[in-house]
Amino acid sequence: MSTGINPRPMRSRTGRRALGSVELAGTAGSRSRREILDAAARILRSHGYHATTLRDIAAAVGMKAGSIYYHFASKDEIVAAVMNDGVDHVLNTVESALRLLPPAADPRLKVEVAIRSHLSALLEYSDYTSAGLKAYSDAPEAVRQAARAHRRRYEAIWGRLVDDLMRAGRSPPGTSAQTLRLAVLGMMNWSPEWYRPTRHSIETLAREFAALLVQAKA
Amino acid sequence: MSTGINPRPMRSRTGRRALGSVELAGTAGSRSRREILDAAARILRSHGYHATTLRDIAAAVGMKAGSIYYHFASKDEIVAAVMNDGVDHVLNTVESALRLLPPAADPRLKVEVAIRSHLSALLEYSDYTSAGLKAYSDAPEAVRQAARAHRRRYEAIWGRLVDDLMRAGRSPPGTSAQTLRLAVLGMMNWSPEWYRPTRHSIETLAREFAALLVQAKA
DNA sequence: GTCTATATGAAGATAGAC
DNA sequence: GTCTATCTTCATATAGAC
Repeated sequence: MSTGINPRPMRSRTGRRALGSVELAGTAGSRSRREILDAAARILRSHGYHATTLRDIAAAVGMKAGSIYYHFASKDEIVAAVMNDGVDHVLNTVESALRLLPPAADPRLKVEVAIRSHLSALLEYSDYTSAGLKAYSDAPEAVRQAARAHRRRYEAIWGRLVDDLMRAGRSPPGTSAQTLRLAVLGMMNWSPEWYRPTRHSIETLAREFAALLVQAKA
Repeated sequence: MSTGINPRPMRSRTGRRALGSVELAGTAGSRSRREILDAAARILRSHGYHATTLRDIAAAVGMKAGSIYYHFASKDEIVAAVMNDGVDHVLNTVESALRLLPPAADPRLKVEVAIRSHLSALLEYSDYTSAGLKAYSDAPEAVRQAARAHRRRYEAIWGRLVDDLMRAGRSPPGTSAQTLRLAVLGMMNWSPEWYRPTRHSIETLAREFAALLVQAKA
């Protein structure tokens, strides 16, 4: 049985491949296709993998469930696209923000900027990113498999940030690079469980998280 | 429509109330009841709320799905019991470990011991604890509601640990008590996403996480 | 491109035999 | 206490009309 998430010819208007669409800005691709993904991301974010139904997604874009299959081959193809777009989006957000800093910027500032960008994508701007985080562990293995390359690419950014930190002698004493990376991803990725826009400030959270990870300049 | 998770008379052999059973050790309660909860915890931990079916749980204890209803009024009653037992278990684990320390123990040691106990319950010993974490956000509001009191009680432990830290002047500069608490719960509770017994040591992780949260003695 | 109608399966829950 | 049988609902997915 095919899971329908492997790239293969689709009868889509534009003929773009099903997986790996990267342009969240919508520079290409059919209107409906992006609208469906937007709705799916929104519902996946709040309801999770199993509680998100094609009927819900279809209703959110003013369609019936059957019509979805003109645009996507399966539910899992939609989920995979949302998940991968979500990771790619937070990757682009963080990388863009880091590129605006001078290469010689203080490592503490780099970490703080990266955290702020990550939290902002996760909590404010991208249903895709939070949907991906929430749905990942419930999705079928084929979907998770397709997501792994994207995730690894993103996690490498944090590997580099942490390495810079250690090379600059600014990591807290007694912590390995590996643990530092897992710790920062954990505090950030757990935040959807408690974050309330009215109670917390992303700006402040980023500053304080960075303070935990980076030693003050000697 | 009743969700079936509110305590009410059950036709159970022992007549114990449905929710809030605290004795994980099984000092009381019917054999089948605890066996069902054990199986439910194990399956919930790996499959999550929606993908855990009464048929699966029943099969795991050598029953048919219909028979479950002799012991529990609904799936959500089972889920709520697992979740609440899970929180109570990690609370007892952490509190017991802390009680073994002298009251005047170094705050760093207290934090490290608490982290080790939490990680140990979450990753090694209790299906209930990890099941509760994984199922919480997918469970119906009535189940989450029933869990809140338990969670709050547990989180208060970390509030106290962090307060001690700040009073002792050992918290990292520039971090609030609130953020410190959310950060440590985040790095710990995200760990089921990446932890592999063959690759990580709970002992080491606890030491390194504690190093992040507690300043070296001046 | 979207619809209606439907095939197919699986879920939670109940009734009543044993 | 557990079983079988069944009710009801709702999911993904397909076929074919428009």
